[in-house]
Amino acid sequence: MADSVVLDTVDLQLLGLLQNDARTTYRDLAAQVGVAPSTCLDRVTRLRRSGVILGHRLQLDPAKLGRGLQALLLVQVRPHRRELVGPFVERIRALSEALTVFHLTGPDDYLVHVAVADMADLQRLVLDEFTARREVARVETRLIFQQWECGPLLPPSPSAQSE
Amino acid sequence: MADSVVLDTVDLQLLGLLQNDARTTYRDLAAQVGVAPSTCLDRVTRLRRSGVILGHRLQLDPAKLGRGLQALLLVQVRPHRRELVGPFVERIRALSEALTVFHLTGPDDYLVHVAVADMADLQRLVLDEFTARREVARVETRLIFQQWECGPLLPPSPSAQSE
DNA sequence: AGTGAAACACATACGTC
DNA sequence: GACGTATGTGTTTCACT
Repeated sequence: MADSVVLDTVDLQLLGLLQNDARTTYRDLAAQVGVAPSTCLDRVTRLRRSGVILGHRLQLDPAKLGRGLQALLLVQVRPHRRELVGPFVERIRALSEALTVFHLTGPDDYLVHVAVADMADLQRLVLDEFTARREVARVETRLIFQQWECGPLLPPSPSAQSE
Repeated sequence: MADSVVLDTVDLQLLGLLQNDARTTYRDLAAQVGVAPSTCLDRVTRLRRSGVILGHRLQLDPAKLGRGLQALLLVQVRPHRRELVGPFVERIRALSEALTVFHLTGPDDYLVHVAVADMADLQRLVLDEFTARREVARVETRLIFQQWECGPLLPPSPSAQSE
């Protein structure tokens, strides 16, 4: 189920194009890939059903929404036990400031990517939602100067694997 | 230009719905928000032009593409000067394994989110693309157990700001 | 599995309030 | 600024290959 899927050249071209603009029409996709629009629909539907395509997400500008400051919070949760970390993650995910939560190996158990209005807002968030919680042993705050999304995600070069 | 934008309840509802599924039709949006489809089009076009909506991106499952292992790399670039960090970031962005690059405050200059096939692939990536570069002083690798995307991004609760 | 044409739904522009 | 309608365009189905 979590195994990789066999993708041919057409699938890869479609994914590449759709990663640039997920709203490209099947008609345009067809023209660029060299197959019929109905074939594109078939392929994309299959990619969707096989779980390669998880969804179409809107990319927003946090600054335009009044969240001009972003930061990464490195968090130690002690003790690091299921009974504590489950509710911790759910609580953090529910914060309107949280964008992504990572559960990591290494000295910090979680990394939380947040978008806030300003420094005062960040301070409030850290003090009220993180260090105020008993299971949070330590929070390290790193501000984000700038961030870049990288090129289209593609399979490793030695090419595709088993279904 | 990077200032926040005035958003009313309708805009916020539309953004909320579209963040769940960016392909929701204007007809469906209209039904759920309680306005006419043409009004939805107007609103979304405006959100797009004002820069709140940056684009529509496909969300893929890296595991299904043969990239079952993800990691965060904390990188120190020394000396941390424009002439070195510009090309460094461009080189990293061009890697097919890279998903996102952050420029940070704190002891580590960059955080790079990568998706690789397996441990051997990760080791190769770190050795060949990071520590092999002269300007990279240190790389710390943290594996990702699990990751969660958080709820829709919304403006801070005290409500909207100036245009 | 891919195609082309036909049926349908949707996006979009515009006149009206 | 929101609405309803008209129209062209895109999506989706299906019989055929």
